[in-house]
Amino acid sequence: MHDEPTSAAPALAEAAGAADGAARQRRKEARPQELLAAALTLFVEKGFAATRTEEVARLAGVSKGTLFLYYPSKEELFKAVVRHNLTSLIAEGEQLAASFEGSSSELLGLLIQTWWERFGNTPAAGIHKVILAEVRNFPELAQFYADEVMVPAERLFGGCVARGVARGEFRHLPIHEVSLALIAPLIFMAVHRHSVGCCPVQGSAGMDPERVLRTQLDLVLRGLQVRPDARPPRKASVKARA
Amino acid sequence: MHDEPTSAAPALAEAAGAADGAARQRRKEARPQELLAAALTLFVEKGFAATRTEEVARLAGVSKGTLFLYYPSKEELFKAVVRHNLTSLIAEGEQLAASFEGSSSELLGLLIQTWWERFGNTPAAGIHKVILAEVRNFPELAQFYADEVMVPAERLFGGCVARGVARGEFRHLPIHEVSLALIAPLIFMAVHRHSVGCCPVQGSAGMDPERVLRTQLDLVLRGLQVRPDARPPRKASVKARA
DNA sequence: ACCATTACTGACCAGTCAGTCAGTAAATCC
DNA sequence: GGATTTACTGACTGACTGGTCAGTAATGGT
Repeated sequence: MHDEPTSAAPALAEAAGAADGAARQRRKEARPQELLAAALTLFVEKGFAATRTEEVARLAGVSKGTLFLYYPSKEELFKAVVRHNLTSLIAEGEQLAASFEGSSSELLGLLIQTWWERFGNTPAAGIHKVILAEVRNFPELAQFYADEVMVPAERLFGGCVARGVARGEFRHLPIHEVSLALIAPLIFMAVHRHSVGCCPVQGSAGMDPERVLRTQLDLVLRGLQVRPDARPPRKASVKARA
Repeated sequence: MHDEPTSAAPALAEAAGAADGAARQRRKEARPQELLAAALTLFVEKGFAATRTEEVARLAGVSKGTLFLYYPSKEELFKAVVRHNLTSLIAEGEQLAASFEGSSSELLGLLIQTWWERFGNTPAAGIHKVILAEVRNFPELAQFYADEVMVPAERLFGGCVARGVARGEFRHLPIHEVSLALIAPLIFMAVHRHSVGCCPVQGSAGMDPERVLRTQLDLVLRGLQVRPDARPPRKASVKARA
């Protein structure tokens, strides 16, 4: 509650073609996307309650009135942001898993790598932070989050683990719990990246998510495998994007 | 933003001796604690920004004015809650680790179990949620959180891992990353418990933190150990409290 | 019984913010 | 170029809230 938003450059919308502060424009098609982008940025940075609608509008290059023209309330705007960024996130992974041929260890590594590259390392990952923090103020959102994120994610990873067990690669362990043990660090890293990770603190050797995830993958795979000594599972390198 | 606080029974302070709604009372000694307890409850439930000072006061059985008599601002109240609940949390663990004699696997299991019983499974764990969500609005808090929680926790777990490596129990792996891989699920579970975990959603087979942590411990220990096949490390049972 | 002290109260204030709407001007049509 | 439509604006409002302070009453002393 002290400083100005660090990110808020003149306007996100500028890049999308809005002329600099000059004349008023009519761009019915582009507004919703731009408003969602601005809202995402600010909600992730400040949280739902602390974000001012007028600031969202300004960042999107429109007036406050316009915001309420496209979204009937701040709450609906928030839900739209969540929907837009999270829905149909998992489908991709499902597809990846369904068509994969190699070992289940490699598949798990690939899933984690892909998840991180395509989502964890993306601004949208900050939504997890906001949802975790404010879901109790939006009970409806809880169901949405469960349906669209947790359950599919668990099915995805769970299916992968089950595949490994069926193929004799992995030990028999409770699928549900293994899935969560796999997912937890992913989400933690994503959330951390948008909270403490943003505040430069001294004395703490900041964390490198990719390295942590790689280590975690190494550990867990070795823990899962029936014959862990066979060959330390190929360390799929988790690369940063830009 | 829809429903009344679910927890708010008449007043937390009642249990501490305040007579029911009746006459005004003078209890200078007890107020700060009661206010902190009320604030913890509401901050964890609603987040910092969405919690109303008057509600905190009411839950503590005093008027709004009294709150500001003991804490100069909402922000200071929040910091007091954090300090009161997190400071000197780690010391205990350090002590436990220092005096432990058994194998490092057992030590890690014991640490995780203790952490969960004494903190993760406690209302205070909800503070993590609030800090993660609002640290960017309180830069000072980031330093505090790093100093008091992350760094010591990492030193604690890191030391434990290093001990295992030194004794030849564990493989050589980057200590820092292993520590984080150990800590991440703990924090995730604690946070989840106070957000999505509170909202009864259907279709999702809610998670049992103790079982997840046990599974995670099993996996990671096996992944850490030099000779994992020797004997699946004794599954220290993580018990629920009350 | 009276006073002095002070923990406590709650009406109040100044500031803030989600949401509104009468009006403006950009596009489109003729 | 004038008329019509409508995307857009921003001053405004009503509700709310962090924080204050003059006043009240519980307590302890004499």
